[in-house]
Amino acid sequence: MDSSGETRIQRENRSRILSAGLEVFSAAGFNGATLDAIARAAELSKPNLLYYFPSKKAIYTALLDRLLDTWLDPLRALDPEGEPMDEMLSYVGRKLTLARDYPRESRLFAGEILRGAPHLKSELSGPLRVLVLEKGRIVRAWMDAGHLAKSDPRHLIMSIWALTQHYADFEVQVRAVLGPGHDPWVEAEQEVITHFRRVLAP
Amino acid sequence: MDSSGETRIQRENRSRILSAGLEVFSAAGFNGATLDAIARAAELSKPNLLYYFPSKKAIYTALLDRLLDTWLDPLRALDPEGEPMDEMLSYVGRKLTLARDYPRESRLFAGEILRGAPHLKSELSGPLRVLVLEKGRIVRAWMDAGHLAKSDPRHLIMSIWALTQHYADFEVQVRAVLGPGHDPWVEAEQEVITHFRRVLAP
DNA sequence: CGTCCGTTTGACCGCATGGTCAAATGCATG
DNA sequence: CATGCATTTGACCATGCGGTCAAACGGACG
Repeated sequence: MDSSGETRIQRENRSRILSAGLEVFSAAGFNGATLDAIARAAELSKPNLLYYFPSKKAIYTALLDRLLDTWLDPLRALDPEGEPMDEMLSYVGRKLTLARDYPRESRLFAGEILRGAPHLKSELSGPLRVLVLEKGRIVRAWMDAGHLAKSDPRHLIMSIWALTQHYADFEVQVRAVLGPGHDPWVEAEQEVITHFRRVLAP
Repeated sequence: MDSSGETRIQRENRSRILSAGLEVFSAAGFNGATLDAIARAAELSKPNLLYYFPSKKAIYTALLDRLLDTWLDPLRALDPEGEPMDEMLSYVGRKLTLARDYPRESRLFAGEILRGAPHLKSELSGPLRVLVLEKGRIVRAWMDAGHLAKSDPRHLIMSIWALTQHYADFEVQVRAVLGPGHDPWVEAEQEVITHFRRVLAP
């Protein structure tokens, strides 16, 4: 018995399943993913999966729920006390690093949004919207004070998402265009930072 | 009989099927789409679909094949004889208009790339890559001549794709962030053009 | 009117897949 | 060791879906 209400084996198996689910869902999408494929990736039998999660959808939503929070962390870290241009470019850098290190999470998220966000629409118009508005006010203040070029902060933030996640979500296309012998992520770091430095320069 | 080898009814039904397929595939993805749903949307019986197309995959690939060409038209129209900044911003505008007027095509494409482009990988590293390289040389010449700020033209072109298509592919997220009372496309026009004017200004 | 051929359809098939269940297998504790 | 609960699994079920087929329908032409 265990005071947390969850044994070590439960914690471990749940974690294996979520990890396997991320792998399969991000590569094949919700409809393309099968319980057998997830079970195989988790090295568990199919009925055993369903001992820990009641359904395929439950695995999927468990992943999505965990995801949004970490996904927004870089934006949360935007510091109103910092130097404006540094803060913005650091944010761009953090977001790009996140996309590079967690492309499966990025693609899982992209797939969900692309299909109309059936499982987290409320999260989008709730916490997400609130955070963007809140951080948007900080950015606007920086713009008004002449530290950054003026634009709609919400569209600016979305443009940062679009550019950074593009390298993860459309990776095959990026690799195809650049051709072999190029490391997209190395070049992206340089290009994206320069890109936003120009956009933001007052 | 008909000298073109295709009767009016064939042309019309094939067109209905492709239109229905676009609707269903773009909303649900390849795996989420069903022949019954496509048949319903096309107002035809399921076996009748398969009289015109041999399989579900055939409808999907027929759509994709038609798509890439029109999708690249705005880039093809980039005129080496034009005024550099005007040419680039016109390209951005055309791409944004395309995304606004054909969001289903954009999402169909996005879904395909997101899943690793199994059905048009060769198109990406072939015609797409060639076109980007070719137009990239034009852009580079403009940069070298001091008409545009210097950057890697291929990444620049991809950033234009990322930003414009973002408004179509992630439309639910954009709407959620902006909230009601905002027309994303109206604001996008203004913001995206300004965005790239700054990026491109020498 | 009858024939022929393009078109349409209801009925059906096989298979993959999400999910169930009862029985078996650990495994910790008294 | 014995008991009881957590865990695991093989076998199975129901359903949805891609695809087939033989038969029916329809219209152009002799």
